[in-house]
Amino acid sequence: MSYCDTCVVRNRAICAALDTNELEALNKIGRRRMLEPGDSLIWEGDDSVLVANVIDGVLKLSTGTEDGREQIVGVVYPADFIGRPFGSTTRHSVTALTEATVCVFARGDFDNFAAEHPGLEHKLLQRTLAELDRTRRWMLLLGRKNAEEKIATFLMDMVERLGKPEDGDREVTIALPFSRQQVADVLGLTIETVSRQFTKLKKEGVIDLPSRREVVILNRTALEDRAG
Amino acid sequence: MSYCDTCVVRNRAICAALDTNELEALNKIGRRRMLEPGDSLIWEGDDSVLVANVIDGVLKLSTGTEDGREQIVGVVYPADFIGRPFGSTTRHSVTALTEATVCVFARGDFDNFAAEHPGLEHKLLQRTLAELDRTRRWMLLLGRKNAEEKIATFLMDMVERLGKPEDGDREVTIALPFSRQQVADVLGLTIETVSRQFTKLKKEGVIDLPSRREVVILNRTALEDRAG
DNA sequence: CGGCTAATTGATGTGCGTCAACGCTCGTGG
DNA sequence: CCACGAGCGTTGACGCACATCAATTAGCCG
Repeated sequence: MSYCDTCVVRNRAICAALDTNELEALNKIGRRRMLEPGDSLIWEGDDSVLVANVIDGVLKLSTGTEDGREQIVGVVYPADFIGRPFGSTTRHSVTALTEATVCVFARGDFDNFAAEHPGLEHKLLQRTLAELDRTRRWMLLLGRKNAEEKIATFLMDMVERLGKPEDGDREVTIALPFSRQQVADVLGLTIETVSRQFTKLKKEGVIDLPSRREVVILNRTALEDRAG
Repeated sequence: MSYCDTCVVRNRAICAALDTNELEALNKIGRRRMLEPGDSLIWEGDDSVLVANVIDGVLKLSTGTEDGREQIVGVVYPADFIGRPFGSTTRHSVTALTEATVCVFARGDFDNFAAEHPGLEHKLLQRTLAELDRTRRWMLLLGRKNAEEKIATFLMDMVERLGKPEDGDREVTIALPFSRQQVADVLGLTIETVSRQFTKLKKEGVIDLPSRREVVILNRTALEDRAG
């Protein structure tokens, strides 16, 4: 009996490429780990010793300059893959934003396992290609969009990732996994600018802000218009 | 006798994973194509019908907003891979910056071939992971660095990619494959700001600008200091 | 030499950062 | 149960880095 049998991301994570026997073998080299918000799994510049699948929760990938400026370079959700296989060092930290559960592997073990299971590598390749596409589209936001467009695009992205499919075009409430500072670090802005843009959208009736961590999207079309 | 036998990137591109027979088969489904500066191989939003290896030259990957702002999201060099396998649409244009030669494949053909050659997929995975790392580091530049730091980082990157290894720490001349506008599109700046930063570095004796497309790095340490 | 485009340089404007004060929320302990 | 404090978020006043607009110059090809 393995953890994998009851894993909620069994069919969505890269593990979906494996049959029962292979999964048994993978299970032997992995272990579960719980993280509290703020806990880091990997530090920037570390030797790449761990890789993992996200089972539950949201985590950020981030880098910074020596003088303390930070940029969040990726956000991972359940079924996403974390870490740098086939490489010596990790170029960004991985930190939990919410309570999270991950399925970790020693990188060496995982590399060896992957080398013998092309199906797994194929899934990982697909995931990596999709992530690269997503990351590149975010570059357009960072390089060329103004604060209003950044916030609007960010909120649209949140709806896409956290909204339920049945929501259709109705109003949606999002539970943000980010503090204001973290939103700023995703968008390349300051906390004050983020705050001002939020209240501006609220005054214009596009969103509502019932609490610090909640955003209600009242008018999705208006948001799209502002996303640039 | 196949093209591949004389291919200058034979041992550096993902094809390095293949033996002679396999290469023969790959050669059958690919063909060479020459591009002039400005020629596009793939357009943003197109169905993903082509993938390719770069044999010679430099190409840009770019996206833009509806109102014409552009962001260069990647630059590819000889031996790099272009295009989106295993996916339906392409999210960015691919355009030659210099004269270029590429080895193109119909995406469907390539997908099928790759599925039967795990070694090839492994190379592609490694390349994609490295590119994702590189892209994410560029996000720090776009989101958090000021104009001076952006230009310095850009020039350091150019030295790394275009400089010869034997240069050591001596002064290096770089033949930029970019116009000023394209430099601006890489860095998320305007052409005027790029120009002013270049002349500022020149006045300070860090670089020299013998012609429009050439930059001489006179003081690499000073450049590093400015890269943030 | 003339004409065309790219690049530079200058003058002015503004969006967002910076600095500072204030307010809200929630947890803790008297 | 309320007082208090600590942290996060909001709001305001101000300044600056970079964008914008405009004019000039440099490089390049006939």
